[in-house]
Amino acid sequence: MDIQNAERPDLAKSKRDRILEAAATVFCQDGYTGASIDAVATKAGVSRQTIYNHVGDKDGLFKEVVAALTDKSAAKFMLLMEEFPDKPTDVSAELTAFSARFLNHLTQDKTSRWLLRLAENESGRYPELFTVWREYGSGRKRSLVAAQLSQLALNGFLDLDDATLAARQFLALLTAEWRAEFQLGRFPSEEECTGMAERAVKTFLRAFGKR
Amino acid sequence: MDIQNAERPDLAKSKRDRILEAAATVFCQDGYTGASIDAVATKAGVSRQTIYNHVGDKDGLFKEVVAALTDKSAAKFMLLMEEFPDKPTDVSAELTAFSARFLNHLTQDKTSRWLLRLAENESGRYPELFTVWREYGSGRKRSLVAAQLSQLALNGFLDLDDATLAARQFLALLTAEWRAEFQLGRFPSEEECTGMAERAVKTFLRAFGKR
DNA sequence: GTCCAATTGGACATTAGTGTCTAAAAATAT
DNA sequence: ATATTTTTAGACACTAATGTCCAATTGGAC
Repeated sequence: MDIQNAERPDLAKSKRDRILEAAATVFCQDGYTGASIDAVATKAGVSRQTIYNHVGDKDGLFKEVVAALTDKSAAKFMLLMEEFPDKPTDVSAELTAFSARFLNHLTQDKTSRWLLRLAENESGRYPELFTVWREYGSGRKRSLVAAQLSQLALNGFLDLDDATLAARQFLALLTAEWRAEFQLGRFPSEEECTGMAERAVKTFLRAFGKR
Repeated sequence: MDIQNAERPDLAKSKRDRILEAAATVFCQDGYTGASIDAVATKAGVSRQTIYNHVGDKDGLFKEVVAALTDKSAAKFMLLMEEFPDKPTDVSAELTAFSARFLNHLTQDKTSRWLLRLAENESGRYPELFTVWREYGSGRKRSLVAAQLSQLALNGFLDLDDATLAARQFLALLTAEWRAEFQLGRFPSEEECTGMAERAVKTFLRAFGKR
């Protein structure tokens, strides 16, 4: 199959991608059991048999979807993390701005939301899959944030004793309101993200800011 | 049906309860679509027909389960909230002790965990059901915590400007580690709960404690 | 003991989904 | 143009689930 993709990248990849994309939406909407191959096929505009040709069976389809989403999501977050303020002139303002972008991305990005949902729902069925996701997805996010916070501490902007814990708490504060209010369907607007980021950063800095 | 329950409370209630109990575990394990009436029937030690006699159909069963769980969970939390420290001699220690108990209950209690799972998974299917749950379950929890925090502030132990926000952030800090590490299957021990509570309260008091 | 409601087990029709197979059609390469 | 590979549509067998109907049975109430 790799050979085929290498030789006919455009069309083969396009069809495969359409399948994976459709499968992602269906899996995340209906869960593993509720999702039907037929639904994926029609949504992808592809015959059912083609899906079986590509991924074998439902299990295979599911695993490929999760792998693809994980990669996609991780890549975007890597990029986003580069905007984390290194040597801010105004810690509060710059951290807030970054947090707002971070939160906005987390809540708007379909891939991220889908993965989170899948991870929460299907972890019982595929524990090994989501162990990987956790270490590679949310775990990686946390450790990147931890590294950045350490640097801020080193540069004298924060007062930390455990950067990993601080990162976890930072992320918890940042996503607290979203988890409580928005998770069911609605999306926060950019303004709402900014508001949530402001309140989270304010508390975070009350706890860990240099006084 | 109410008449029946009133006339023969023991047996009718016992059978009904066995059904609801079994249904709760099956729904939470397999989700709405994955759960089968037969599985519920066998787990409850009851004929399938009896279930249909009691609750009509799968939808009815699901709604009754959620209603029952919501009530049960709410009652327990009401009780637990009475242990919140009013006029502590040592804020940090007493708040930590309460938080540890709270977290222990939240993570160990099957009802709570099931409801949380159901809320996260099935909110798309039954939005109205979980709007109620949110206001009556997690929302009520938060507002109770907010009230207690306000009192602590009034008594000069905390420095707050928004008690509701503080309550949300408090709960987010408290559950942060559990959400990240334990959600998939494993349970935190009492010692682990104490540890998580200590770290959460420490940060919370760094942010909001009177200095 | 007799009556009555609840319960049971099993047969049943219906629906929906998975995965396989095949022959025809479409797209692609040579 | 022709050969090869991919894709398609549809038929198919198989499984599992929902919800209904009913006759037989249980178990408590009077």
